[in-house]
Amino acid sequence: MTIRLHDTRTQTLQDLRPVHPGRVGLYVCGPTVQSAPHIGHLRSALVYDIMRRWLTASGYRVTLIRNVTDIDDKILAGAAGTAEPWWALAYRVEREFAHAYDRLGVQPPTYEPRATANIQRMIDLISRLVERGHAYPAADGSGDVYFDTASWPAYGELTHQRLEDMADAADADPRGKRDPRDFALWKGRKPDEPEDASWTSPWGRGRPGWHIECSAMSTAYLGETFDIHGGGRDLRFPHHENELAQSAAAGYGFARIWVHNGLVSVGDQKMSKSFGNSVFAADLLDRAPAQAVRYLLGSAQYRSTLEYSPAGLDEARHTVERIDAFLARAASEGAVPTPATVTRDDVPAEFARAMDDDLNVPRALAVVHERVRQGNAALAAGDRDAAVAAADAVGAMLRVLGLHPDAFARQGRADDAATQALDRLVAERLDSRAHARAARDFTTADRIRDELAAAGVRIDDTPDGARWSVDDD
RNA sequence: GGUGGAGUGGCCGAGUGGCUAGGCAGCGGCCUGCAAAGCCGUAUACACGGGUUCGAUUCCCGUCUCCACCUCCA
Repeated sequence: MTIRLHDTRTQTLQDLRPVHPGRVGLYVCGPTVQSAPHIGHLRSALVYDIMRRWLTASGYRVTLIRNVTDIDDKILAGAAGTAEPWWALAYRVEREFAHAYDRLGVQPPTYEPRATANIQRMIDLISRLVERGHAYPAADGSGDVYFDTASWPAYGELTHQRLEDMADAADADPRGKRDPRDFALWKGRKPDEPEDASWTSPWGRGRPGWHIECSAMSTAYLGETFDIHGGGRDLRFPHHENELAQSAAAGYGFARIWVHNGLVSVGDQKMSKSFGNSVFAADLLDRAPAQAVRYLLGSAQYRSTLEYSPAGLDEARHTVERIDAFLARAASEGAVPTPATVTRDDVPAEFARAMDDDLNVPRALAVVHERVRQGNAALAAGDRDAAVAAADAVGAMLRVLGLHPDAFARQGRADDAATQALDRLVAERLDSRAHARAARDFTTADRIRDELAAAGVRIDDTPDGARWSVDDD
């Protein structure tokens, strides 16, 4: 068993060979909590959730660190001029993210460090870079500290760019920079910024630059050399390039494999605030069951751009219903519930091969569909053993993908007493309908079905009699 | 201008030098009083032009188009 992942730096598939055998350290760039989570944030979180699940199922002890950037220009700007302090804004949005992740079934990371709780680690790292001659305080007395890109010949190695070809960095006022491409490690406090948005440092009061936090936190929790660093494709430059440069310049081995997930597009265009085409997580999750959203976001390989459309969401819902319906039928034929924890030994070899191959979830889903079809055929043929075997495999695969229906308990609907009451009422109607049908009075039978349908109760006739369910929409 | 990536049947989306994933939608059939579900079968592809090859959607060259990053961004 060898799990392979695509590494941005070498532009090749790399075998995963953990620094510490049997353990995997995975760092993921989490969100800047400045505004509501959208579908792109969900996809990113989901990619690493599935990666983590597969690594875990494969026997690794995974430490997943996903940071929260809770101090940043945008957060300060968002709170400026409002009654809400910047830290309240950040925390409010952070909770929105947590809620969206939770609804989607994204497991919490092993730890979720906040930037504001790791300021000293960043100061230590910056000091180390200054000592080593790779960073310098601005000469203009601003209190800024910059990374000296000219001092680091490897700069650009992650994204294969040469310093000369790059446009100038613009993440800070260039006055105090030796070179326009140098980037801020520390930002001196400006007079119009809140006093509580700054910390004391050897360079005066200020706050950390964006890139330094990930270097400080990843190495703090995973060690100076760790296995996998993940994030969205749009973070490759400058964020990850700078992260790599400053970490390597500090003497760290840092991440061995850099993975980047593709973005979500709407109408062939990147979704972004400025285009006004954002699909927010809360809206999405209100529009369709979380399980369907999860399926949709997993239906493209993680490095591919994923095209979002409302029609695609409906499609995902139907697809998921088909899978769930099979499991439900199999259960009534004696299939036992899927254990909450499964391993790679519980899934078909072809599924495992697809997952090992740079997490090819679409190919893995094809195996799921194949087994569902086989299972349905077995049910139709009365082959219980084959049906149960298929259900076991399907259940295990869904667990790995975080798509198992058991993990998505119906919220606010599955009240037992209410269900029983409804069942009694519906059963009475179905009894009348059965009599009508027996008497070949199909007008009456269809009227009853229509009445129930109008109330949101769907009727399906089976060889064993009619079954009812509550329509989702 | 630099860097990375993409153009696959109605839509989404894998993949491969010949045996052409999967889903949804469509069509035909089975089942059903009808429907739904399910099963079986089935049409529609690989941006364009060359080249290599017995054979290319898959390799090579060229062309076109599109996307992302180089500014905050999952």
